[in-house]
Order: sequence, then C-alpha cells, then structure tokens
Amino acid sequence: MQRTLLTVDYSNEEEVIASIAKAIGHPVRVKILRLLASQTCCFTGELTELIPMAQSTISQHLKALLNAGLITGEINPPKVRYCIDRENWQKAQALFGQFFIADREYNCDCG
Amino acid sequence: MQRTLLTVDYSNEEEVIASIAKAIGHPVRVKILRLLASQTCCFTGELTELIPMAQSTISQHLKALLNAGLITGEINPPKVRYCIDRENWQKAQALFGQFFIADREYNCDCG
DNA sequence: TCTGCTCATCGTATATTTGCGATAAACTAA
DNA sequence: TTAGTTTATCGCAAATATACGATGAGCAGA
Repeated sequence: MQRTLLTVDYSNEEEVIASIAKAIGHPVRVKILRLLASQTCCFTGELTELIPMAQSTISQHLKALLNAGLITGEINPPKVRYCIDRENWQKAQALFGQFFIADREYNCDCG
Repeated sequence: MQRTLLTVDYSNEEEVIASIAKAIGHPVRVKILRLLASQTCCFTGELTELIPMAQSTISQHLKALLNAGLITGEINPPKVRYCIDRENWQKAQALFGQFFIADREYNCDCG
C-alpha cells in the first residue's frame, strides 16, 4: 500500500482511541468481550462452545484483544484464563465517554 | 426489561457496536469526528487543509463515516457540509456506555 | 457556451484482516 | 515414557481496507 510522504502527526489519544475501536470492530470480538465482561472468567475452550468458529480463529481474535490491552491471558495449564483487563477497560470507558461527550459543546448554527 | 432507549435487536446489537467501532477504528476518522464534534460549526473541504492526505482519501474516510451513520453530508453547492449525525451519535454514546458499563456486573472469582 | 471550483468515484497497487485446517508447543496424568 | 488435553502458531486463500492520481459530475458565474 502506498503511504503518504508526509508524516501525519496524530495525537496519541487519537491513535489509542482508533486502536481500541479497531479491536472492538468485529462482531465476534464484541461477543467475546461481552462474555468476559458480564460473566465470570472464560477459558478459550468454553468460547469455542459458545462461538461457532474454528478454535484457531477464536485464538486469533483473542490475540487481537490481548494486543489492544482489553483482556488478559493467564496461563493455567493446561488452560488459559482470559479476563477483561479491568484497568484498561476503565481507561477505554473514560476515553470513549469523553470522545462522545465532545458533542455537548457542539453548536451547529450553519444549517 | 428494556433498559435502553434503543430498539435494537439484541443479536444485532453486537453487529451495530462492531460496525460503529470499525468506523471509528482509524486515526484519521477519529480526527475527523473530533473536528466535527467539537467545532462550533460544520466542516466542508476545510478538512483537506487540516489533514495532510489526498482529497480522494479523505473523501473515502468521510464515506465510511457516512455509511456508519455517524455523520451527515449536506450538499451545499459547490461544497458539502459534513456534520455529526447527532441522533446516531447519541445512540452510539448510549451503546458504548452500556457496553463498557457491563463491567460492573463483572465478578471474577476464579483467580 | 466556457471556466473554475468542490467533491465523488474509478482504477490501481499494496497492506491488512479474516478464516480454516494442520501442526507445534506446553503441560498433566497414567 | 506415552497419551491426552488445551491453546498458539503456521501456511494458505479470499476478502477488505488503505492510499494515491486521474477523472467525472455538478454547480455558479463570466
């Protein structure tokens, strides 16, 4: 892919918001997050029973959520326990709260 | 029973959240949304002055935000005025609020 | 008409994502 | 050691996403 010659200077916050949103931006990952956030901890094996996808595919999605910092993976042989990363989860909540709330100062008088 | 103002099918809710998150999941689109949401008035081609990217690329990103329902595009020859879609913006705010707040019922006792 | 302006779309190239089966890795228990 | 369990990673194919320049569509005014 061609990239811009200019260096786009995003504020860090914009990149953080985008990366989190990107991680959430898939129905399966939304489902996984909801399962982890609203119930007790899940293992990958339980997720494969709840989500009709190949185990390798679910593992990939879990990896994406891990990389985004939204979940943690605690090795507990022979299983791995995945949980919501509560600290980052609250940070994300605050970030998106501010992001959407920006609309409050919005005062369009050009229409 | 119904706790939100939204009348979204629960199975569809995951797809709605994912599609919105996907639209937000790019730094340029985050920047655009912030500009539209925080400025006093709506933007048109001024975006090309604020974002060092080709005009066609910015148009593509605007189209993505339009498809996600996050912004509106009002033709005002020879310009187009883009605004936050306030109704959907508030719906998105509510959706993500609920989504992150699900953590409250989270009670991990498996560690 | 013609010109200029703004924005959308097309065509292209490349990057990334997504999904699967197969297999490897790590550990436990027999 | 061997066998079984669970999860991660590899390799591949197909679909999407990203970015650009070039071009087209639409409108206003000369």
